[in-house]
Amino acid sequence: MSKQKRAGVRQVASLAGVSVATVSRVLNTPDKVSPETAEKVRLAAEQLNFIPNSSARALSTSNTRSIGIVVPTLENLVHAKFLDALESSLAEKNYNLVVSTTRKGAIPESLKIRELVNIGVDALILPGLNHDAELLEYLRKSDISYVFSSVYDDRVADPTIGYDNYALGRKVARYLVSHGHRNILLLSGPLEGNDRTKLRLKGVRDELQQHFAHGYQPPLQILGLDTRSAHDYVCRQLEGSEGTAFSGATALLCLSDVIAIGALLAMEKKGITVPRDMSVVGFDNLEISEFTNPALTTVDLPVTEMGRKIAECVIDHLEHGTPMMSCLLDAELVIRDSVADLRQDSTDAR
Amino acid sequence: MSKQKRAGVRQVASLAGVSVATVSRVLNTPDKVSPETAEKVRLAAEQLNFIPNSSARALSTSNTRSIGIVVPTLENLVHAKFLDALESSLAEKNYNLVVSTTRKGAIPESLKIRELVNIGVDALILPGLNHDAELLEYLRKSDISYVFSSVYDDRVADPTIGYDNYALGRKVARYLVSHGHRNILLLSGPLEGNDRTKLRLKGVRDELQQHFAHGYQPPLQILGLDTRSAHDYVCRQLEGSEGTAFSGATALLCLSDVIAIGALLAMEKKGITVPRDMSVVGFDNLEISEFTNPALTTVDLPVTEMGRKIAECVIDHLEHGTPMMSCLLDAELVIRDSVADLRQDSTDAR
DNA sequence: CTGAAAGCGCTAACAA
DNA sequence: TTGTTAGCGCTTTCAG
Repeated sequence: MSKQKRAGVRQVASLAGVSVATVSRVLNTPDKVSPETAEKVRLAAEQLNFIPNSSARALSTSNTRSIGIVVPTLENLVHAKFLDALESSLAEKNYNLVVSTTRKGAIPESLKIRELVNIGVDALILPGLNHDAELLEYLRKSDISYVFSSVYDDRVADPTIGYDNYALGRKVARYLVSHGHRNILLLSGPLEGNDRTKLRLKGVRDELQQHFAHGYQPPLQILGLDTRSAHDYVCRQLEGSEGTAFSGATALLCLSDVIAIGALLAMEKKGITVPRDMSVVGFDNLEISEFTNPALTTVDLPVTEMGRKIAECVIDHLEHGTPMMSCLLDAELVIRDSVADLRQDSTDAR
Repeated sequence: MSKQKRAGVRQVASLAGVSVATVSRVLNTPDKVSPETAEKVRLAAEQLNFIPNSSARALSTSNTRSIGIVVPTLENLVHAKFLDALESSLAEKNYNLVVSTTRKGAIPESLKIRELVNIGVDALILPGLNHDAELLEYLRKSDISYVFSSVYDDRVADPTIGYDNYALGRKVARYLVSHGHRNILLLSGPLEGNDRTKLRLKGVRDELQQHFAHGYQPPLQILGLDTRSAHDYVCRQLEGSEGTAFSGATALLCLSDVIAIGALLAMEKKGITVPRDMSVVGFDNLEISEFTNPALTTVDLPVTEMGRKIAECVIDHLEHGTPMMSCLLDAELVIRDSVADLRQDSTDAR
């Protein structure tokens, strides 16, 4: 029982007493084959345990049925949730997901994209708007479709499927302001190469400027992209001279939940009660954010829906030539218990 | 500037004034080509922006340079960390990772494996030991290598690269017992289809039996695989009749950090102080586990190292025929602050 | 060291 | 509806 040579169309054809073309047809366009012939072929195929060789098919059709995506890292629940939904939706239509990471930005994205192009992915999913222009031009000239995820911007020509990070930034800031917060400290992960975070930040700043003096810039602290950096930063603030921590801010506006949670845990450790002593909001709505103490008020990003939507869009485009359209997904601010209402009147202002 | 037709070996060959065979050689076996010829070819290739078509190459060589992995879900930081390391290591050697999920077990693993085989992955990485026997037989007969991850077991014929879940279960139980815990409640995610968790559980039970009466079975509560299920379970326990919660256990031995953290947060919410009122240990050492209050004592699974090791092993096998060997990776119990020492004497017993 | 030519396994005109 | 046949773009004997 040594290495079985896998059966090919030829073997199936001869067993079924038809030509290879017919075998190929029952595989791809069954309607163009008489039911009886099709049945014969199927039987033969089953008997020989026939599995079409997808490299050969890819070579012939120049479709690999694989979709590539480049993310900075897999080690991030937001990406993971998105990828999970994406994979599920693609798998349903028999497409494969090839994931590639830039190792948190250590490797140029354009290089990883090129690699995916080289292996022949049919389409590419690229998070955010900022990508190497030359590369994009190349993609356009080649036969490779691409879509930008995690953002929505109807001003760009390329399809964007995601949420409006800028508007969400404004929304969160407005929420804080409406609850009486006037001194807000912004906590962000790395900005470099992350236009989504930048957009949120811009939204926050614009909203705050509108409410306060023109030209007002809320203080901003840039941290790493892990819980530790936020945790350690907050601890350091709190260990310093008492009272002057956070320069008197009443709220920490965190541009991701990972950071918000790090801050929450650090404050708890240092005896700062949230939201009494300090309010906190985040972005992402990770699973755990519902269960922190207090439960975190945060923006629920529709990453699962985004995964589904993108898969749908890309496949529709690939199979029926439907042009890919940008699509704005709703994101809700989910209000929980980490923000204090600082307004004088205790009436429920909406 | 419409659709550029990608240059192929032919074009490169004619531009360089050589045959296609030579072009292919400079690509694959440069030592078998004279330096001058090679240089000419490289120049031509560069000029034409030549990218070898990988479907054609795959068809010719029957190697796709892609490695498949099937996991229950991507939405899990332990998997994500592993996949991240795996992808990085594979990418270094120009291999691609195709991920496939069973949607938390909703789709039979064997089906997803078959799909990966059909698209022609060169090797397969399968978490745990339990897989469809028939399918494994099929993989053996075909030319597809596979390796079991997240486990180590030198008694199985197939290569296993991972940690010894059973021994780790014993280690954790022993630690608790050595700290005076006599009444331990086990909290686990779903057992079905997860032999790693089952092994940990068995290790825990065996260790406990050894210390207590023969036939002793510690109580076990099976939960879901998310934080919520643990959180809600603990809340329910604590809301019931006071004092009888957890049937008097002094420690919660959680078979994953996600569960341990859910428990931790729930207890905090309900005013139970860890470790004073209840001790907690976990498995995984998620990034956040270091920052919970109190910091979680847990088993640090070497998933990053595992990713690297597996990539290395698989590639070595694929490229040099090196037989894949099982490999046991060390996992440490990282002792933090969530376990109380209940022993009478306060001397530091080792 | 290099070239000619025969595939790899499938698809898709084109013809029947 | 079915069969014949010519590729898809690359690798790889086998001669030279």
